[in-house]
Amino acid sequence: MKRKPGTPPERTTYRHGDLRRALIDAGVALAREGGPDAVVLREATRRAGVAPNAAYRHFAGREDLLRGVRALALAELALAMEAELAKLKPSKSAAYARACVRAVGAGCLEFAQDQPGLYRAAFTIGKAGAGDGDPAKAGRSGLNPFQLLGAALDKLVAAGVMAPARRPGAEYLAWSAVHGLALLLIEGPLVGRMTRTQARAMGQRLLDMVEKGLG
Amino acid sequence: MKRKPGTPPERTTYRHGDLRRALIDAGVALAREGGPDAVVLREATRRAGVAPNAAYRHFAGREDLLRGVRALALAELALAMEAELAKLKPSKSAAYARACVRAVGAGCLEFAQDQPGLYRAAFTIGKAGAGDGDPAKAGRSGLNPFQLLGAALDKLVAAGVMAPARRPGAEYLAWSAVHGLALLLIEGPLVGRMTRTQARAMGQRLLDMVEKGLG
DNA sequence: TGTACATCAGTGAACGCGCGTTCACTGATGTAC
DNA sequence: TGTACATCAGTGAACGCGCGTTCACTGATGTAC
Repeated sequence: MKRKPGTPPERTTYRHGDLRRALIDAGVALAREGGPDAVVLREATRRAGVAPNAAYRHFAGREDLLRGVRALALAELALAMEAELAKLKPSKSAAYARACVRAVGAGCLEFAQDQPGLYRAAFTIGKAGAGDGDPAKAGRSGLNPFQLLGAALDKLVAAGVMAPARRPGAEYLAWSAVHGLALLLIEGPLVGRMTRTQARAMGQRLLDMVEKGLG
Repeated sequence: MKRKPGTPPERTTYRHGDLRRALIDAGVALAREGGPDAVVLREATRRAGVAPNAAYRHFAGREDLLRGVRALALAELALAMEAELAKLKPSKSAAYARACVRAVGAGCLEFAQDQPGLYRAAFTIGKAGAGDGDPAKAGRSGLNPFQLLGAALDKLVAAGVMAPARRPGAEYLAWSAVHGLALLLIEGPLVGRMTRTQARAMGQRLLDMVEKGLG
């Protein structure tokens, strides 16, 4: 890309190097520790070793920083899902299609339990969410968590497991079940009342229900 | 109960009448308006027309007030479920058992959409929740929302629709699906993107999935 | 290559805010005689 | 029935806190000549 004279060059670093990224990283750390409410501008700048108002060079305000944190959290969730998918041997079989849906769900549940604060931050109510196509939300495949689920469901249809007529909106059904269990485990009545093994078994039962109920 | 001399009588009212209840009511109003984070001690006392520290005569602190608000929110949810159940004509049939499960789920979804802030407050992470048997959480039947779901599932088993072996823990599966959709609709990617009618249709599809998946 | 200059990332200090909570108090109420 | 008294619900003032955000600034950097 040729730079026009008069147009200032895009700088990626200045004194700090990459403060924007450092602040988001600090915000992610805060979210890990205490969920979305813990993502606090002043503390993020403190951790980045910078004056509080320096954040305003890179973010419109606290809400904007939180948006950045959310995008990164979603990207991490996508990676967790992709890690589960990578364990499978691809094929055109119905079994593989089913396994993909399960992998997406299981990846989500694992992530939620490994990083409850970050998971909650990812799905907290936000007035202005990043656009759906925002690559910052995506994993290695370039798909965000919701799109990964969609792609898995598409495979279900392609393999003839799911009637095409039932496909539209099906991600919301599967998502509801998985997201609901995730929250039940990390901030609901089940918190601390199940071992990881029990939680995994419950997850499998839930995925059984989804698989049976969607087909 | 005979009162021993020297033991002061239990008073239910004093100057204010019933400040404890007034503060919880104010807290519920705050939760309706802005969810659990909006339940703030000082504002509750302000609305009750009382000095900020007066709250400490009735609550150990903010968290304690929030606990009271949560209990009332759960009781309201139970009432919403009972209202749906009351529309049905009881019988021993499998159809009635299925309808009960659906009614509990539909009642939950309606309540969540009517009172999103209160619904969120009811299920927010709380270090010290009220005991499961706390009657303050219950509806007219004396059952809390979770118990209402359990009772509906018991009917499913009694009617022979669900194998007894699958009963244990089944409330978590159904609950996950319904709770997940509720949050998707009120604070997730679906917020504001569906009319009430569309949301109801989605709810019915979700309940189809649960019914089919659980059986 | 050297110098003057414009840019703009980060500074330092301060603002107003509302919060939860603690203190010593006051005065209406119910109780005991 | 009347009076002295103890109780304890609500008062008034204050505390320290951390927050988000704004202001005028400074000084290292990259750029133009």
